[in-house]
Amino acid sequence: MPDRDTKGAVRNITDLARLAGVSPGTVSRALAGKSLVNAKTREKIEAIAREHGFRPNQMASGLRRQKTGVIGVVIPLGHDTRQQISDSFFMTLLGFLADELTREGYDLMLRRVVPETDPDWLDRFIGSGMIDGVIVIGQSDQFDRIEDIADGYGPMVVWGNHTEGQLHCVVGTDNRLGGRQAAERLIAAGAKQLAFLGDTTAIEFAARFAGANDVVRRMGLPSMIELPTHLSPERAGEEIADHLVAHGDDIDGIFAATDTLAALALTALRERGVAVPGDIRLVGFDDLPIARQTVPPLTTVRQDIAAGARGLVDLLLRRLAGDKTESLVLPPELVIRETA
Amino acid sequence: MPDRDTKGAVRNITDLARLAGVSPGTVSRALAGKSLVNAKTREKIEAIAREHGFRPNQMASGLRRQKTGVIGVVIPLGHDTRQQISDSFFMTLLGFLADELTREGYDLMLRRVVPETDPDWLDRFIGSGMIDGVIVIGQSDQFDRIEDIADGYGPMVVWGNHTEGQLHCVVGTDNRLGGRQAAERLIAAGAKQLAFLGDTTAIEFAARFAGANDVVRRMGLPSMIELPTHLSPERAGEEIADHLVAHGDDIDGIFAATDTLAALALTALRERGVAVPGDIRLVGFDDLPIARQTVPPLTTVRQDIAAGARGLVDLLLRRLAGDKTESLVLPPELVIRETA
DNA sequence: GTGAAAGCGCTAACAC
DNA sequence: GTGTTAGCGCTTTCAC
Repeated sequence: MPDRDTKGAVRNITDLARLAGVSPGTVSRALAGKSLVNAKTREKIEAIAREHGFRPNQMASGLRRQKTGVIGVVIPLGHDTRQQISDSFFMTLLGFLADELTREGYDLMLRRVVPETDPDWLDRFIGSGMIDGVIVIGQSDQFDRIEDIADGYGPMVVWGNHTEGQLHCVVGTDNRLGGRQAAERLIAAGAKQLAFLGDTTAIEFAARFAGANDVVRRMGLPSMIELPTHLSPERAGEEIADHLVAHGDDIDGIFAATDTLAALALTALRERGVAVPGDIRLVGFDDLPIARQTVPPLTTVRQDIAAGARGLVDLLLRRLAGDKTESLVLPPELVIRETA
Repeated sequence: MPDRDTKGAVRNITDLARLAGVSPGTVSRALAGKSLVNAKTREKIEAIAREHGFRPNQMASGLRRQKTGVIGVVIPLGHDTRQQISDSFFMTLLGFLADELTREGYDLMLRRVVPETDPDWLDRFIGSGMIDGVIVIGQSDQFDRIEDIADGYGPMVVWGNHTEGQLHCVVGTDNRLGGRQAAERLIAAGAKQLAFLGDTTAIEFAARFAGANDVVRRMGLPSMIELPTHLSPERAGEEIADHLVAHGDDIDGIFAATDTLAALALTALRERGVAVPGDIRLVGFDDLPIARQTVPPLTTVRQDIAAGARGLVDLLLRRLAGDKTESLVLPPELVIRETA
């Protein structure tokens, strides 16, 4: 264990310089792995550093170099989405992001914000001086605010939905296409009256809904029934049950905005004795692990989360380097299991 | 939107001071909300700051005050646990931690580390100068290293298992007690030959196993069969199937180390045509959302994740304030549903 | 109540 | 190849 209490405790680069009999500048160069340092000197410095468990203070270094080596990751919690909800999808994405950023030598500073109570959430984060760039996970209902910022701040990439002509650089699945795939599958499986389960004020969900609608209209089927829900499992569970009471007999296909909602719907349908896919066909979105484990396993539209994380980090790094980058739209993939 | 391109762009406290016609010191005091600043002066300074969207640089402030306002959260990825696995439980805990820390005015710096490739993971983080304290999520197989650090570094709290006489401050569920509850339930439901599903080299899991064993021995039943698995769903799925081929007919009760494993086991059992709880009883651990959604819903041992997060933050803050704190052991709660 | 000045720990010219 | 020096942007004595 590092020698914390030798009388010559090493608190900074200057202490270390004294012990090594060189100047602070040399220590800085040696520890930063710069060229132009005598091999023996460097070795000696590294030895002393190791012996005392010394690491240069990143705050000081950051201040001086005007870069921190930290990327901010912020999750805006929308209107409904109080507290910890930020569902499994975002959490999984966060995990991948952590891995990618680590690989690139960056640290990750995480913030969850409630835009309603803190309209300044994005400026505040960016202006803190603590981060070199920012990744926003989910546009929530903050599209406009994000656009505002994008106008004057380069190193930002957002996970979310791509809209024609938008300013901010976004990475995300083609939600509209995914919606089409879902509706096509439901119809191919025999559904005639579709319903959309989820809150369409979220822009990603609205796009999924719109995609499904494209197909419904093209096929000349009756327009979809909207079944709005919150995202938190507790509330959504009840809401779904209510929806089924109201519309359960009118519909024969459900497109759920997420797998979580689909799983909940499956449970509610089973409780009502509705056969899936016999009476009602069901398609989810995301392809989270839970999709394989429902009974029957869920047909769903897959988002490639790992590719998304890689894209976010990749684009952000290029922006950090000064590039102007385009948005990245990933293709969704229909995964056919047994609910449709 | 903040006025980024006025000719008098405000990049630091000194610029702002010039505009306000005061000294940097006064601006600092005003923006930090210190007393002893004339109300009018303060107001003027705040107005200018707002107008220019200026925020003091936290790096500089941190450097000067020798505190950063950032808490490090580190997830050591164990031997088997490559990549993003760190299961839903940790991710959920992380979400609650983010909320708690935010409430207390701290930012959260997240790191996932692979101790095998980076034995110095904890020193490195602490020594970086970027964080005021650290929360370690999960001891993985790093108990000894954590003990080493705890010896010389105060502001650290760890989520994990409590062991008699340990140095580091830990918050966690009483795993051994949870294990007892699980075994008691399995036996009450008619099981005679229990199996433990999961990797007992993880210390938390070992404690759960030990607890179950306590009961098995006390009741004079044959000792438990160990069914080791990895944590990632893909690998665990196959491993479980294999285990069932080897031992499926010998056992009538399974205690799974986590709900995720339990859900996987349920699927595997269904595929083999084994009735649950008719032929084999099953109990999980954690009470994640998935536990309500399996078919049939899972009997499990609940960990109070929110309370855990609150405890971690609470203890850390007290340690930051210089207190010596005891560990916090939370009671598990058996939740009886339909698998046992 | 405010200004002046020193310095947190580090890096990057610029000398030599 | 190494030392010297001048800050990065902020806070905080200490004067007044």
